[in-house]
Amino acid sequence: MNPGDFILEATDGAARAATLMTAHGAVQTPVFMPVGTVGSVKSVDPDDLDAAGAQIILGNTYHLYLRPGDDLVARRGGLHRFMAWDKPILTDSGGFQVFSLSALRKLTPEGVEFRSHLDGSPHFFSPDKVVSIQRNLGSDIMMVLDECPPYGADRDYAARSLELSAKWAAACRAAYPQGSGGQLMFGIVQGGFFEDLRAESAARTLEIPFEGYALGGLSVGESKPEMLAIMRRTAPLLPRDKPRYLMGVGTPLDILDGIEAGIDMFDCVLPTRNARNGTLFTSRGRVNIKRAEYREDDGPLDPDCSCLACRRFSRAYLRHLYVARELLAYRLNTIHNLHYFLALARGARRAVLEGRFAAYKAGVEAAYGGPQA
RNA sequence: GGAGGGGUUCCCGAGUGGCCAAAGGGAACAGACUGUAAAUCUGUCGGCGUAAGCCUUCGGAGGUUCAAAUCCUCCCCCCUCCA
Repeated sequence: MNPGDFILEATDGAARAATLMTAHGAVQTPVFMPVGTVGSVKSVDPDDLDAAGAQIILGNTYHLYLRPGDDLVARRGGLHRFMAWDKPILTDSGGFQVFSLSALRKLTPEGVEFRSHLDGSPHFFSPDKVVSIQRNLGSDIMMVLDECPPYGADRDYAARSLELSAKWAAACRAAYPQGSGGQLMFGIVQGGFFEDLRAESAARTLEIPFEGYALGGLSVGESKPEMLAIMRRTAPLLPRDKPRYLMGVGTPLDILDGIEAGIDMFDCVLPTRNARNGTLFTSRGRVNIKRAEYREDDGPLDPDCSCLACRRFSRAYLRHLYVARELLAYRLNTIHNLHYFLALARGARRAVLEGRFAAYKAGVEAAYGGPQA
């Protein structure tokens, strides 16, 4: 198998189970990808990630370019070697930072002019630049530069933004044509919350040959029904024989809704960030570990979980660690949440392979208070 | 024994006549977090009441005043320095 090969193993409704080949090994989908923005999944190490079952993690172009610098990483032998993670890495292009750091940037047809959030220094990201950075990082999957329009953007804005993203996507591909190396490149569909613009963006993006296609610009503040509607309408427009990636999503229920719609890959900061903020995802639903009710609770966080935190420690102890701001709290909480999200995706894969995805999804929904509106 | 400083709502700590149920911080309690500028942010935090409002509270007891955490008297306790 070669990087970019995508083998569809089973379907259950629109849900799929597949294997994507990369330069650093195979990824079995559906898959959840932990976010490791600056070359580290916050508070855990590569062994923790392995133990949690992580197959592939994210890195970020914008952040690593600013610090420590992609050239420095290249001199260290690339991001995998630098961070001692030898499994696949997907790098986001900085498109999301164009959105989340919007006060510090200016868009032009040629790219994004922005100021570093670290020191205010001016920088410019063109499609070429973003590809060159991701080549230096040596990620297995590069993302094209895109603009993620803010929620509430009007039709006009979304249409112009889509145009910009399509141009940038073509330029990114041109800077790294298919087959020019072992790195894969994914295109990104935008179009805001307008179904016809989503369709147009999909068509424009599909004109360009990518190894995978992503859905961007969701979970930016819209309601659940809005997100689901766009996702359900757009996912089927993406090629069946290529991986489909829903960027930045989501909650356990969002992920299952995505899988049901035919999405293969997900990433989200939710498990890691919420872990550091005391919200844990379990087979029985959310647990806010700082709550007083766990003060003397000797039971495991999640009796159905085999992670380090659940195996060895009580809720009372985890609460104490969190309340006392002990560093161990961040690590254990993160290990647990990643364990949960990764197991969720693995379970979904197994369910698809066995043709019982609907029942699997219903089971999780029951734990999280029923299906989403 | 003498001189000075101080006791404020769970804690620390502002407040020296009305705008004070009393700044700010902490703790506590609850909530948020979706391609990570996040180990972050928000709310509540004397009692009753939906509310207007009423009641209780600034070491204790009295007093002055239309009005006192703030002024006066006495008492209790703590700290610093001198003997």
